[in-house]
Amino acid sequence: MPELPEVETVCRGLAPVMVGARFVRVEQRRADLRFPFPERFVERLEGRRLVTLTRRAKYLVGEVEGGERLLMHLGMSGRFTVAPDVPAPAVAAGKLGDFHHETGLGATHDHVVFHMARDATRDARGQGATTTTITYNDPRRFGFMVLIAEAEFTMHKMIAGLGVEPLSNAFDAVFLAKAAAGRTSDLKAFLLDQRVIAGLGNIYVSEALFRAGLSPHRLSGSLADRRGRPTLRAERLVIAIRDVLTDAIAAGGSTLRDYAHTDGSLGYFQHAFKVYDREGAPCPRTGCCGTIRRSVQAGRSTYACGGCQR
DNA sequence: CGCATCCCCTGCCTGC
DNA sequence: TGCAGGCAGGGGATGC
Repeated sequence: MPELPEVETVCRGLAPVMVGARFVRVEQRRADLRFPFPERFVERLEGRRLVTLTRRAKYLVGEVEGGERLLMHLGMSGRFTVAPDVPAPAVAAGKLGDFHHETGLGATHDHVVFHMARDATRDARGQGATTTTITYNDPRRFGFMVLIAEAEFTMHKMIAGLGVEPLSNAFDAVFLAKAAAGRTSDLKAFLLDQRVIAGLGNIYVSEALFRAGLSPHRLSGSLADRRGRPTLRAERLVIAIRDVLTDAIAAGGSTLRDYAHTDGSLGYFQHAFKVYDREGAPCPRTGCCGTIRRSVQAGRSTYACGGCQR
């Protein structure tokens, strides 16, 4: 699934077509994804304008006119696709069938469709507003959409416990050391904990640890000295996390299986992976003769070089 | 509190 | 060729 860079890329793809536009029609094609949809989900969106769309951790957060926030998560396989509305005659003529020409995906797992329109937009002949179709496709259905009242948003259980944004100024070595001090968990589990750093996932944790030259199996408490001050490792790790996320966003994220941009194009940061999914490959670090090894931590694959990651 | 384990679900790849 | 098993970017619930 999308980690922070992928969700950020999706957010940047959706914002231009969704922000300021109105939900003209919403299709909710099943009762639940990971969780049941909110009560009257469709009715609470239709007719309302989307005021803002931002990312928090791996969530998309939309501010809906009328005092509610639309919280969306892509799970492992969620994908948004933006396309101009298909003219009714083409559908009626059966020219499209169960297939998206933009993405090559079957429509079987299209669970939600937003039809958006801008009030002031008219086509060349002035015949009504131009609408855009935004389709949410999610084969595994680990994603979800929730509507939360504005006043309750920051206290909501999915938001309240989230840690620091790793690309914000609040994320630095002092913060990291304080959070890690005394912890006995291993470094990988620590970095995956969304209550500490919000947005890292399995790929970018492995990649950041490689860049920092740190073993994923190292004690997370070793990011702090006895007084809770940051060690040099913490300094290196902060830089590595920032850099890998920044590079990945610049590359439009990583495409492994399901992920794509909202226009159907693909991210290409997967070509820049140094360790992730590279078991058995020689370590790419200059001067290191090690080999990339796969291990399992908390039931999930970890990739690291045993030679230069200590 | 922290931590491991299992679960949710579908699709794809591997090996027999 | 078919089929079983393992694995996949997520997080939540549970039990210790």
